[in-house]
Amino acid sequence: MKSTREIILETAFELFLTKGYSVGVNEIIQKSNTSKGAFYHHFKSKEDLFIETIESNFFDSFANFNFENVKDRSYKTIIMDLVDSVFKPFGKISEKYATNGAVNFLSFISEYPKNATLLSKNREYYSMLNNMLLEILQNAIDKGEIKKGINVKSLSLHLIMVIDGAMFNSITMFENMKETEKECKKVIHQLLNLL
Amino acid sequence: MKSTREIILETAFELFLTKGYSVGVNEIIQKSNTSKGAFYHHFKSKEDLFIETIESNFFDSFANFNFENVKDRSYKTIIMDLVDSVFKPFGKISEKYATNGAVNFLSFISEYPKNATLLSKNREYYSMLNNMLLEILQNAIDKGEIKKGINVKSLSLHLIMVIDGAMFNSITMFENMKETEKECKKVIHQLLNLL
DNA sequence: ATCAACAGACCGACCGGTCTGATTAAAAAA
DNA sequence: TTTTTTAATCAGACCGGTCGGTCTGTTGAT
Repeated sequence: MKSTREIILETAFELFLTKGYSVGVNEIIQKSNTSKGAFYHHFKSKEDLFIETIESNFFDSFANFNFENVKDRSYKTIIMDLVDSVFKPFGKISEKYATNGAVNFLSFISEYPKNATLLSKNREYYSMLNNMLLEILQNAIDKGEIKKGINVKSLSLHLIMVIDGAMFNSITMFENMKETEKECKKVIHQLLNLL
Repeated sequence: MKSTREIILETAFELFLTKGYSVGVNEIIQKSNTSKGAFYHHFKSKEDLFIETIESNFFDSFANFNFENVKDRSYKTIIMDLVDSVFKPFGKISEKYATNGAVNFLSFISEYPKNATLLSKNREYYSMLNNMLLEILQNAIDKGEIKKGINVKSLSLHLIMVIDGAMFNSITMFENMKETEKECKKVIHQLLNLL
């Protein structure tokens, strides 16, 4: 059976993802079928809870990324795997809520810049992603999979921009996160075929 | 001399851009050297004011875009002009505040999905941008500037994703909006050269 | 007896918006 | 021209609601 702490954690993640940081503690505890007392027994503050959900659901998502045999596989499949793992955290709730507006990316990510911890974790995350891409791309050039004229740093940035741009526009342009992921992959696929 | 209404409008735009929708009415009137009475005399609500600043500063920015002689000019220069006009609204304040974090894109754009008017205006904006790109790209294909294998719809989406991804990451990856614009253009330039 | 694990009343700060009243400029009336 | 009326423009006290967080008390297991 799930502990109260776990229930709060999961409920909060779902609410933060759909409504942003502005969801009240009252709503969180109500949806968790618990109380203020329980909440503040398990968490120091709402901010603390938010950071914990983001860290465990997003920033730690690369911990499981299989970065072995990069040199053996085609760089295209590796990059597609990487994109997969970026979108993975959304899968947790978009299975249940693959409807329009269910995952409101902007509403919670806009909290990042306001918090020093999240901001630095976020930089770390992008730095990691960037380094992975650089290694994959450089390796592809060394193996002759990509023509030599390409600027690797710019291309890495390019891929990151496409991924983020897709998420960014998930509300306006696409129906849900799943379709967003699909369109994003289509664009990246076409890009890789140009290289 | 500027009217009180204009002063509030400009002050609010700057504050919304840097701190997001969460800036209080009190802060707005304080920085505008005016009062609650004046504020609510000129504006129905804080939300109304927000919508007005966004509409006039962002959504109307394409009104001045020179869409003539599309068929005569190189599609590359037209697209670069289009990118220019997308970044243009930020120029108003980034001249003064070209420092890190001065323009906090996420903090105010995250308000869009919560408001029906802004959401629909935003869709309209992207629809317009998309249609422009489609026309430019199709024309380029017809003239033989782009190889025929390219999926135009996907490419248009691609360009939009890159632009938005750049803005999205302005806080984490770049120093300020000016550098963001520069990096974005570099990436798009490299992309266009692949076509 | 002790302490983790709650429940829920309560508090203070904040924030959007209202209300009353003062000032002033323009329009209308004399 | 002078007086009166009207309406726009503001100042700021105040209100009602929300929200994060605290406090006190209870329960049940060890």
